Amino acid sequence: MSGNKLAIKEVARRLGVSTATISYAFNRPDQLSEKRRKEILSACEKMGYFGPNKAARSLRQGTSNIIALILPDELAYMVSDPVASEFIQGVAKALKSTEKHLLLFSGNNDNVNEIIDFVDGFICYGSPRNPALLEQLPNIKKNIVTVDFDIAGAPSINIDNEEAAYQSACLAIGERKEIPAIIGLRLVASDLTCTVENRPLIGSGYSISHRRLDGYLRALGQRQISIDESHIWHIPENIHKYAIKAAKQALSLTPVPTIVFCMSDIIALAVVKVAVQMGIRIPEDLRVVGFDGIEQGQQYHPKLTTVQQFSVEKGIKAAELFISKDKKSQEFGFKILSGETAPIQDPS
Amino acid sequence: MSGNKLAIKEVARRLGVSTATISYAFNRPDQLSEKRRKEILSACEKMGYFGPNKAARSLRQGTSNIIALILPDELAYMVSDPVASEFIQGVAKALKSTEKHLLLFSGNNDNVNEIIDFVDGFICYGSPRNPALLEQLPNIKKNIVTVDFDIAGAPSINIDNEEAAYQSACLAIGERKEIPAIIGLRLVASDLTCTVENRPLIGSGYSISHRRLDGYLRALGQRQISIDESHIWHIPENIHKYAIKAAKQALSLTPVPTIVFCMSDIIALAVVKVAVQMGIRIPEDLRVVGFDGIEQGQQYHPKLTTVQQFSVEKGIKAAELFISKDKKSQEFGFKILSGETAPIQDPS
DNA sequence: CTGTTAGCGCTTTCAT
DNA sequence: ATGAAAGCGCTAACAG
Repeated sequence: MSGNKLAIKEVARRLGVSTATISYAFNRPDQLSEKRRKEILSACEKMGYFGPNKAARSLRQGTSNIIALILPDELAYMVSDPVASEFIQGVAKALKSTEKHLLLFSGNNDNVNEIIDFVDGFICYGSPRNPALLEQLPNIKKNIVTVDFDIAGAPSINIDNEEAAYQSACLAIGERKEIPAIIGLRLVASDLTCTVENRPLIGSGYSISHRRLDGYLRALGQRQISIDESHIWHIPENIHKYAIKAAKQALSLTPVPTIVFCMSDIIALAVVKVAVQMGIRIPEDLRVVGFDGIEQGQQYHPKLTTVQQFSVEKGIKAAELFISKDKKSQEFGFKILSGETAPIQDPS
Repeated sequence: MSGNKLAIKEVARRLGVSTATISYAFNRPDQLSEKRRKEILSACEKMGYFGPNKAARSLRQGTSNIIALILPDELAYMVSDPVASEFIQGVAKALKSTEKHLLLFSGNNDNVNEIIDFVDGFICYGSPRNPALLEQLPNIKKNIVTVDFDIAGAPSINIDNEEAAYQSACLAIGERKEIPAIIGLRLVASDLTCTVENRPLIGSGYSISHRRLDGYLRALGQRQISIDESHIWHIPENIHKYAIKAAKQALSLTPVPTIVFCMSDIIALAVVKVAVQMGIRIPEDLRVVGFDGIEQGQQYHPKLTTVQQFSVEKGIKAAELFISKDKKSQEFGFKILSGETAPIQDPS
């Protein structure tokens, strides 16, 4: 079996040829007669040698066919997040027909030193949570592709989060004079659900959350609707529990908001749930706007008004960009889904 | 940055010491005075040397701190499967506090030759779909842990699928004289939804599906309820689409089955959905039994009667078993969930 | 078409 | 406590 003592040298000795011949038989068919190659290969198989040791080859050549996928946060959390998981699916799908393999890496790590020498490069999905890691990335001299954020010099795939948020907000507001609230994801540096009042916004530069915030604010501003920081929530992770908490707080405001902009569908679904519990009618009393277009949001009633992301396709494109020779960044499309939580028809 | 030209030799030269000293500074604190070590480490950082090349170390020592997780099927499909994804979460959770990293590998591959030299071993979750790969696993001379199937000589974590299926069936049948149907997962060699009539069962030895089938049949047999092969369905993948198709066929039988045993909750949910569409009342006219205990099955009405698997915990245990010194196989628990699709009370 | 050999970067034994 | 050097297994340049 690969993985035991048998090495190219010993194999060459037993077959009475040089190591180069063995190496060529496996890696350079053109350097050998077809017949000789067949002979050698089958002899190798018989003696249980299944090809050159990949670690040694990697040291020699500097390539491994392993690609690291850096996810923004803990793997356990990312794998269960519907959007991240769709992205992983896409990457896996694109890699299936290649000989490349996928190493999952958490953006919570301080650096990539542990794995950098094993991989051919990095697909970075979303800005990693750990600032130290984020700082290291631009200095890496390997193949890098980023998604939904940018690194100097690396090709990327992005959707225009500001525009997507803006359009979804415009659609949902229509001509109404709404009382707005916003529930965002990781807007400030806190592990708790809270409003952004009196707290500095983090990562304003790259963060998709801040781009989305900008989009909502543009739509509101255009309509002379003002919103106070006390009406903008932050949750630390995109999970139901935190979303419910923020939703309860937001819908307990006086006067009750008439529209809630949510930076994920997980959050939007929580708002819908809380509203139903509180007897608030949707969409009559309250409009809800999500982001992502996850399946669950379109499967049950009322269907969410949201921004569809095509994350599987994004994953595919990211992997293709990683592999491809010509590294052109590309803007990725999105689609506004007009659901039942904020219909186009103005009910007023 | 790690990953560029700077190697231990050059670093040693610049610092006027030997390579061993540098190596010791990073890996063997005991071999150096604390003071000297500090000096060297900080000098290294200053010149941009972040430690020994991991690929070279791996070649030398034969360890990499990378663990391969072999999933039974395509990654894209596995990541989206709720049960497999929970297992991955568990493994990731357990690995978080270690310095180990996770390489995802599809059980659809022919062999592990591409990666074996890069990893410290394998966690195999479920029997890999490719028989060639399954055959290779017992010959591998690295650390291996299996889950929900067995390999000669490797420690494993299993639940007793036969017993779990048996208990869930007993609970659901009660004392009734049911007309049963079974919808199974990968029972025969077909990529289509079909019954197992006149087709040889595959992988009867290891497959969890066949163990579950045995459990259902035991419960039926004890009650002198017979079931024909024409009432046992096979679906090729645990996804909604195939499940719906099988459910429609099963509920179109004459006479209509009064109980359907489903080898996953995804299937059970599909049966519930089809039954509702056809106006079949649950649990009055039809009992439905699932397997897995996924969240979605317990969130909506009616709650599934099913077997809860604790897949996250299983993932944690598998990773712990992989890391631990004493390799004892263990049986893993399950829990029968008495839902609303097959209440205990006999309604007859 | 095949053989010889340097060296990828590191760890570790042995000698000092 | 430190230095010298062998060798992990392979690839590729070069010579024949």
